[in-house]
Order: sequence, then C-alpha cells, then structure tokens
Amino acid sequence: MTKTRQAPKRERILDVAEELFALRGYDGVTLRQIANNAGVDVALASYHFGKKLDLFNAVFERRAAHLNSARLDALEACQASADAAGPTVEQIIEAFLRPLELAQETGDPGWQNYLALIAYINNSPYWGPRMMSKLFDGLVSAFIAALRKALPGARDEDIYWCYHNLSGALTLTLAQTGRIDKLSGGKCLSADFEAAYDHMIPFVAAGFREVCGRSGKKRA
Amino acid sequence: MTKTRQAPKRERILDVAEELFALRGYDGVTLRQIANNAGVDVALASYHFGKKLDLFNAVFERRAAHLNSARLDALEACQASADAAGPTVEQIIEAFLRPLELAQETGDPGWQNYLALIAYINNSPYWGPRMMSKLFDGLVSAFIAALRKALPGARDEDIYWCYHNLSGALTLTLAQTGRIDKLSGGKCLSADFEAAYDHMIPFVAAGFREVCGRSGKKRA
DNA sequence: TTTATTTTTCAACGCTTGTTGAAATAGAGC
DNA sequence: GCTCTATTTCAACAAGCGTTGAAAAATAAA
Repeated sequence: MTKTRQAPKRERILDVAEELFALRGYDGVTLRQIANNAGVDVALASYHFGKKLDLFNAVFERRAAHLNSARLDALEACQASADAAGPTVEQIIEAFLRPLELAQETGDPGWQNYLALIAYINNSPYWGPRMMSKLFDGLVSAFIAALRKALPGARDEDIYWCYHNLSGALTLTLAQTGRIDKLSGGKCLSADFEAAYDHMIPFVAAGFREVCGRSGKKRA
Repeated sequence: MTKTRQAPKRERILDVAEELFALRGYDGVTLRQIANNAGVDVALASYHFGKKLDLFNAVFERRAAHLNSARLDALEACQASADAAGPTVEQIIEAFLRPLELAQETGDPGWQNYLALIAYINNSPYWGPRMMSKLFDGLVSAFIAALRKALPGARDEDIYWCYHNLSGALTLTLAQTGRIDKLSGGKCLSADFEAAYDHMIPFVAAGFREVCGRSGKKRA
C-alpha cells in the first residue's frame, strides 16, 4: 500500500472549509462555496471526505490531537515545576490558555479559524452536546482535577460553575467577533490573544478564589 | 386604519422561529420547518414579515425594548439606592444579570429561546458585528460608565477586557448548551439561571477588582 | 346580507442544494 | 513505452429552498 502519493487539494479543501464553517456555521456554507474558494470541483470534497458532515468532522479531527497534547503538556510542565502543594490557580489557568496563543503564533491562520470553529460549536445548543465531549472531555477533566487540588475544601459545584465562566470568556475570545474592538473604540482588539489572556488569567484566578473559598489563596 | 384585527398565527410564527433559530442558527432553519411547527402555510411567513431575513429581525425586535428597559431600570434602581460613591461592582453586575432571570421567571419559554438566540449572534463572527451594536450598545455604555465610576483610577482598556470576560461567561450561560450538566455529572444545570448568576456575580466582581485595581475594593 | 379588508392557503416558479456515476487526467512501477 | 491506481473533473440527478401571484377563507363594517 503505497502512501507516497499525496493530494494537495485535499488540504486546501480542509483549510477553506475550516475558514468558512468558522465564519458562517455548518449550514451557512455550501460545498460549492468551499470548492470554489479552494479552486476545486464540487465532487472532490465528496471523493475525499464523503458526506458534508464527514468533511465537517474531518476539519475537527485534523488538529484535535495536536491541540490537546499541547495543552496537556503545559499542564504537566507546570505540575512538574511546582512544589508538593501543586501549581497555583494562576499557573493552571495559564497552562489552559497560553497554548492557544502558541497555536496562533505558528503563523498558520488556519489555527485561528480552527479555534473560532471550536467557539462556534461550544456555544451551539445543537453541536455542543454532540461534539465538545468527544473532543475535550479528557482534557477538561485533567484541568478540573488540578484546580480541585489547588482549591482544597472547595465544593465541586462551585468549581464547575467557575470553570463554566472561564469557558465562556475563552469561547467569546476565540470566536473573534470584533465586538470589543468597536465597544472600546479600538483600545482592545479581538485579534490580540496575548492581551486577552493577560487580562483573562488574573480575572479568572481571582474569580475562582472568591467563589471557591479563601483556602486557595495566592502563593508566592 | 382599524388596528383591532389581530393575527394569532403571526405570533406563533415568531415563537417557533425564535425557538428554531436559537437551536440551529439562521441558515439551519427553513421557512417550511417554521411553518410546519407553527401549523401554518409557508407563504404566511412571507405575508407577515417579507423575506426570511426580515423574519429573523422581527424576532429580535419583538422583545428588545422590553429587555433593555428592564436592565436599565435595574441599573437606575441600584444607582438611586446607593450613596454618593455610587453602587458597588457587585451591585452593578447584579443589575446587569438578574433581569435576565426575571425574564425567564415569567414562565414564558419564549424568553429562554430569545436569550439563547442572543447568545448565538453574540458569538457569531458573521451576525455579531451587524446585530449586537444595534441592539445593545446603548445599554452596555451605561453599564460601562457605572463600572468606571465604581473602579476609580482603572484604565479603560482593563475595564473593557473585564467586560468582555463577563459577556463571554453570560453568553455561554444563555446559550444553554447543557455542557456543564454533563461535565459536572448533574451537579450543575444549564437551565438553572439563578445558580449560574449566584456564582457569576461574585466571580466577575472579584475579577474586575483584581484586574482594575484595588481601589475599587468591596464596600460594606 | 352585502361589501370591503385582512388573513390564510394553494400551487407553482426558478434556483440551489448535496450527492453520484462515469469519464478524464495524472503519477508510480514496471 | 504501457499499466494500474489515485486523483480530479464533468454532467446530471432528485430534493428542497425562498419567494410570489392568485384564489380562498375569515373577519369587520355597512
């Protein structure tokens, strides 16, 4: 089974699908729009991926493993460099968010579209339940466990609500709607992930500590 | 021009459109689906509202004024009952969020669908820019001004990023994806707006104070 | 009841959709 | 060169789309 031959247009289809699905959603994009923007015949998408829904899933699967291992690596790294009490809340949130920035810094604009697409499904009552668990449940469980250790005595219920707030703030950031640009008169930019996380990390860490009890206080 | 005659099916179309658009998005719903679920002929939607996009806009306009004045009233009420220094961050956030809960408590499930629909457009790079400003810019400006006064010395940039985090947490709550239900094993429920705001208010207020400086400290 | 107006349905239009089978093209191994 | 397989295009399909004009039904006014 020779694997040498590769299909360059196959990747172009994935790139364009990623971009358009992120902007308009699954139903807002036609296979012909994808094919035209990729400079390819309509039938080629069906040849490579099957049904439209299979193409949608293929877009997610292309980068999922890479993204998840980058974030898990960051968590393990901050756990390895911590003392016996484990990493602080800030350090855990940092490990949760910063790899997303690195993905953008590769210069591949596809990563930005991919993250916007994840924001789309996470906020969707239709797609969320059938896609988020499959993609991220393992990752989220690992971070929740770390947070639980960093916040001794906290009630599980409180931790999950706080994680929900974190997930929402992150989701709106990834969606890149440009709303904060207009509201702030250009002082803040949706595309500036670094600034977003610089503000989100202390914001979220303070929220966790406030809601989950003072026991998880900031350490030096 | 007699206005006495009313069209009962017109409201049913709006109700069903609200529900289906919130679940599947603008492009994920057909006029025939809306008509069938409303027990009505397809052409009736065009008769009452014109194009599909006009129906979409009509759904938003039906409840927009009611919602905005409820939230503005809450802001003015907490400002009226405050001392010269103005309301605290908690009180402002409370005025921003609690009216959304009241809307749900009317028992009209349409409000829940409406709020989920707002979450959909706020998170959408396509719909957000062309709809959110028109609906909520005035309201948001009033709350930002109140927060600025409650956080003296804070940089505008920081306030906007904090508001962005609040907006994201709220948006994911309104979207009602049910993800927190599954993650928490049933300990937390997406439909429980009261619990969501009970956790969101102290979480967000602590975040604002952490990021926007200690000057806006909690007051008795 | 008759008339006038609004509401609702019926029937159909031109167009786009996702999908498919067959034909054409291209590249690797011989 | 030829052969085989993977890739890509071509052409067309049945189904569903938003939209519309005219007919029918319902309601209000007279």
